[in-house]
Amino acid sequence: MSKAERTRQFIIEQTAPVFNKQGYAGTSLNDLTAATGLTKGAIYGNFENKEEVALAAFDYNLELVQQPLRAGAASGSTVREKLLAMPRYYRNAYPTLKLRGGCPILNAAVECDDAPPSALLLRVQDSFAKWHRNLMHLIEKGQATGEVRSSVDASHYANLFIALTEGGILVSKATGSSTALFASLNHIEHLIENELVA
Amino acid sequence: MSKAERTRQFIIEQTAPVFNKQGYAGTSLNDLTAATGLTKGAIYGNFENKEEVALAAFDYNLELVQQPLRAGAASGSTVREKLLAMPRYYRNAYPTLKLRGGCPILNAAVECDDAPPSALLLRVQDSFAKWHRNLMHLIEKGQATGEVRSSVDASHYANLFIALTEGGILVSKATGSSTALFASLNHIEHLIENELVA
DNA sequence: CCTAAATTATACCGATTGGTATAAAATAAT
DNA sequence: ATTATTTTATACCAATCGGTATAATTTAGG
Repeated sequence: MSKAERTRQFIIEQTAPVFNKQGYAGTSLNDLTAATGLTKGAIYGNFENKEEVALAAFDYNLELVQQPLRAGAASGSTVREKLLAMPRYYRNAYPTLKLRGGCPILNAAVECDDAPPSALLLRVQDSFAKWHRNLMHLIEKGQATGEVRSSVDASHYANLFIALTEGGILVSKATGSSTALFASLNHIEHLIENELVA
Repeated sequence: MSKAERTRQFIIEQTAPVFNKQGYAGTSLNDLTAATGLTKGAIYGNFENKEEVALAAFDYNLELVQQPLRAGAASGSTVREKLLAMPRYYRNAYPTLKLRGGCPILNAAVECDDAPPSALLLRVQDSFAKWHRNLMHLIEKGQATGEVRSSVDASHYANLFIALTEGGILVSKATGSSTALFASLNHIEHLIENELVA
C-alpha cells in the first residue's frame, strides 16, 4: 500500500462524516483540509476534484452501513431471522449512525433528488434499488421454502420496510429522540412476525 | 397592502420552490434575483438577510402542504374519515408536491439536523411535534367516542403514519416512481381500517 | 547514502458568495 | 401636480469558493 493509497484512504475516512453531516455540496475544500490536517495539494494530488472525494466518501459511508447489515442477514439461518436482523441492526447501531450524520442514502437523496442527474443520484438510486431487491428476494426465498405466506406481496413489504426505516431515522434525527425510529423498527418486526411468517 | 408588502409576498412565492429544491444554504442570492427578476436592492429592502427570506419561504412551503391537510381532516365527519384524509391527500397531491421539491419538513430536516441549532431546525421540530400531536389527538378522540379501539397506542401509530409518509416521499422522489409512496399510503389506510377502527 | 520519482505545501487565480452604500425611480399624500 | 417618502437598481466590498502551477519535501529503489 503506497503512501498515496494510504493518504487517499485517510482522506476518505476523515472527510466521510463531514460530507454526511454537511452535505456534499455544502462541504468546502476548507472543511476537507480542516478534517484531515492536510493541504489542498495533498487532496488534489490524490483526487481529481471535490466531487471525486465526495463520491468516495459516500461509498465509504454506505459500506459502513451495509457491511454489518449483510453480516446480520448472513448470521441468520432462517428467513425470519435474516429479516429480523435488519431492524435489530438499526436499533443497536442508531447511536453510532447518528454520530456519523445518519443514513448516507437518505442524506444524499434529499440533496440531489431535485438537481440535474448526477453520479451521486445514480448511486442513491442504485442503493435503493439493491436494498429493495435484497429484501424482496429474501421474502420470496421464504415463500419458496414455505416459511413466508405465499399470499404476501414481497415488493410491497420491501417498500414498507425501507420507508419505515428511513422515515424513522429522519424523524428521530430531527427531533433528537429515538422514539420515532424505534416505533418504526417495532412495527417492522411486528409485520415480519405477524404478516410475513406463516 | 403596500407595494413593499406585495413585493415581499411576491419574493416569498417565487423563491419558495427554489429553496425547497436547492436547500436553504444551497440557494444563492443570484438564485433569488433570477427567480424573482428583481435585484438585490429590492430583496434586501424587504428582508433583513438571506436567512429571513429562507424562513419565510419555509413557512410558505409548509402552509401550502398543511392547509389542504387541515381542510381534508375538517371535511371528514368521523374520526375514520378524518384519518383517511391524510393518505388520500398525499396520493392526490404528490405530483404537485413533487414539482415544488417535495416535503418541506423533510428537506429542511436533513439540511439542519446535524448543524448547530438554528431557527430552521426549531421550525422543523415544531412541525413534527404538531403533526404528531394532531394525529395522536385525533386517534384519542376516536377512542373517546368508541370509534377507535381503546387498546391501541395513539402515539405509536402517529409515529408510524409520519415515518411511512416521509419515508415514502423520500424514496419516491429519489427513484422517480410513486410506487414506494403509494405502498406506504396503502399501508397507512390498511392500519386505519384494520387496526385502529373498532 | 544518493538520487529520481512521487507526494505534499505554498501561493496564487478568476469566479462567486452574502451584504452594503448610494443613486435612481416609483409611490403616495397633499 | 408637487414633493416627501418609500422602494428598487447599480456599483461596489471583503471573504470564500473550487481549482492550479510550482516549489519544497518526502518516499522508495539502487
